This record gives sequence, structure tokens and C-alpha cells, in this order.
Amino acid sequence: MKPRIIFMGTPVFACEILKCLVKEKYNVIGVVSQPDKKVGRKQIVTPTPLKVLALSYGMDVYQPIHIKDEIETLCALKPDLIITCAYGQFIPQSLLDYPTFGSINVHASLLPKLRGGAPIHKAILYGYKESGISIMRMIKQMDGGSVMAQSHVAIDDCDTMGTLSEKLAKSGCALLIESLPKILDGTAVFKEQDEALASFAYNISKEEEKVDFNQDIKLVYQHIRALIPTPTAYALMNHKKIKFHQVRCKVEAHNHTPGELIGLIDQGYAIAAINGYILVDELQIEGKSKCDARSFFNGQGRSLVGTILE
RNA sequence: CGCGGGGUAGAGCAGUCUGGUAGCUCGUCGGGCUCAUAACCCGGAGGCCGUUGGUUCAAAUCCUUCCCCCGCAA
Repeated sequence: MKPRIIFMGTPVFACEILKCLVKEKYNVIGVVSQPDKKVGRKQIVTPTPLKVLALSYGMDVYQPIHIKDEIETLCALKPDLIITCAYGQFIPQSLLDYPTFGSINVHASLLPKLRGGAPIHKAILYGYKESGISIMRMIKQMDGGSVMAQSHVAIDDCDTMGTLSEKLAKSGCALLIESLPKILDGTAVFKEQDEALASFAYNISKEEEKVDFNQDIKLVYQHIRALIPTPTAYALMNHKKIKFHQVRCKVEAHNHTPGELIGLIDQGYAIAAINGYILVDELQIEGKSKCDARSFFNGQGRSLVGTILE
């Protein structure tokens, strides 16, 4: 008799985890995800990535507005284990305690560091050299449960939130598959987190999306990479937003003003920061579509050289 | 009717206010120069200026219908 598993999650990252559960033939009896949200100018109702995937597997999907109102429904499914991964709602203790094997969470950081909703973004933003995956028990406190397994993933100098997310997802899948048997046969050992070392990775705020070029190139580069592909970092150019979709960096002493548009360097549109340049490969001006550095330079970019970003 | 920007050559843009020969950078094709080049020089091709109707001697430009793309806000 295979254990009955409920999987809860929302973004693409959670999809990868669900895929591997399916691949390993675990018995996922239901998927819980956030409600469909109205998105964009047209307010089109859009399902979450995990919901789309789950439906493609023909799984039952539950999308409670407040999960505390659906505890009975979910318990009625008689889950033996709940696995969560970036679900986005606090789950009541009574539900966490229901399954025979309890509830575990796959979190994308080396706990107790970077607890919270944006561990991948923040790992890059803070310039970490490595991050990882933690599998731990769910408790009431956010990402504070005892940890049973961790894997380490190196962060490359050119990693973005997107590329790191892929690496972590891969690592997370492997770790979860390795850990599940131990959880199900009771041999898993859970260790309490050291609260003194805990740090938090709150969701990216609107203010954090704006880039300040008046700091060291390394910090600017980390900042921009951390927000690729979403929500994307930006700066203001003549009161218009300019978003950075793909960038490189070049460390080099110079006398330009931080934020000054320099022109093309190594095929990228260069912007000065302290001790170097950001080379923008793909950008987007407010009201326009994405375009590459070359195209931008052929259009308005050439005459904007010398402009200082705010 | 939430606010705003935009649709002009394969790409990115200027031109629109103030109507009068379709322009720039890049790409592409042909030729030249060079040991060589994503360099430079010469030449060519490529446009119903998003769509509908109107004003005018004349519309990319002014008024009008609709379609599409994008930023913000949610």
C-alpha cells in the first residue's frame, strides 16, 4: 500500500519537485496551490504553474483562499504525508499533524539561513557563494522546523535567480527522493535549527527592484542578477523605467559618473558603476518590448550616451 | 470605462506639434581596400507609415472606427 501524499506548492520551482515525485511513482493523491489570480492589464485569470502541471497529470487540485477553511476537506483525503514547496500560505498545525508521517517542506536555502519566501533571490543578492536545499519538518514558525537533510549548491558568478533556481530544483529533487524512504520507514533523523544563526529572506519589495549604480560593481551585478528573470531590476532614465533582463559585468577602473550610459562595450550596452561597468545584453524601456543591446544602440541608445541614470 | 507609452524597410528608432519627394543606425546583397576583421570606402534591393472612414489640391502627419504590443496600478 503506497503512502498517500498531498503536495502543496505554487511556482515553477515546486513543479520540478512534483515532476520528480511522479517520475519516482509516488502516490500523489492531491495537489494544493494558491487560487488563480487576475493578472496583467486585461485582468486575465491565470492559474499557478503548479496547478497547470498537476492538471496535466490529471490530478485533483485544491485552491483554498484560506487553507484553514479547508482542513476537513484535505484530511478527508487521508494523506499519509504532506510535502510542501513554496506554497505561500501558513498551514494550521492541525493539518500538519494529521498525516501519519507528518508534513515536510522542501526549502531552497541552507537553513537556518534565508528563511522565508525569496531564498533564491536573496542568496544571489547577498553575494553568497553557495546555497542549497533543506528538507525539514513543517512547524507553525516559518521555515523553522527541524532539518533532516541538506544539499549544497555552488553559486556561480553569472548565476541569476532563474539559473540558480534550476540548479536548486534539480538538487532538491535528488535530495527529496533520497530522503523520502527514510521518512517513510522512520529512520530519518531530524535536527533542531540553531535559532541564533537564523536569517530571513523576505519577498522582494518594490524598493528593492530599483538599482543603485552608486555602489561597487559587484553589488550592482549581484542585485541585477538576483532579480532575473523576475521581478527584474530597473533604473530610471529620463523618468522612464529601464529594465535589465540580461547583463554581464566588467571590473575596470574608470572616471565615469556612476549610472552614466557609456555605449557599447564587448557587445553589451555599458553603464558605469563604481569600479566597473554593467554590460547590458537585453533590456526593456517602459512602454517598449524587450530588445538586445545592439538594437537598442541602433535606435535611441546611441544618442543617450552620457545620460545619467537616476 | 483604472493610469500611461507605442505600432514607419528584416531589427531598433527619427519624422507627427507647424500637412508638401520616406529618413537614421544596423542587417542584407553586390563591388572595392586590407596580411586580416563584427574595421573602412562605394553602390543596390527592400515601405499601402497597424486598420476603417473623413477633412484637404495634397495626409505617416489633422479628425474618426477598430485591432495589436508594452510599462504602471491591482
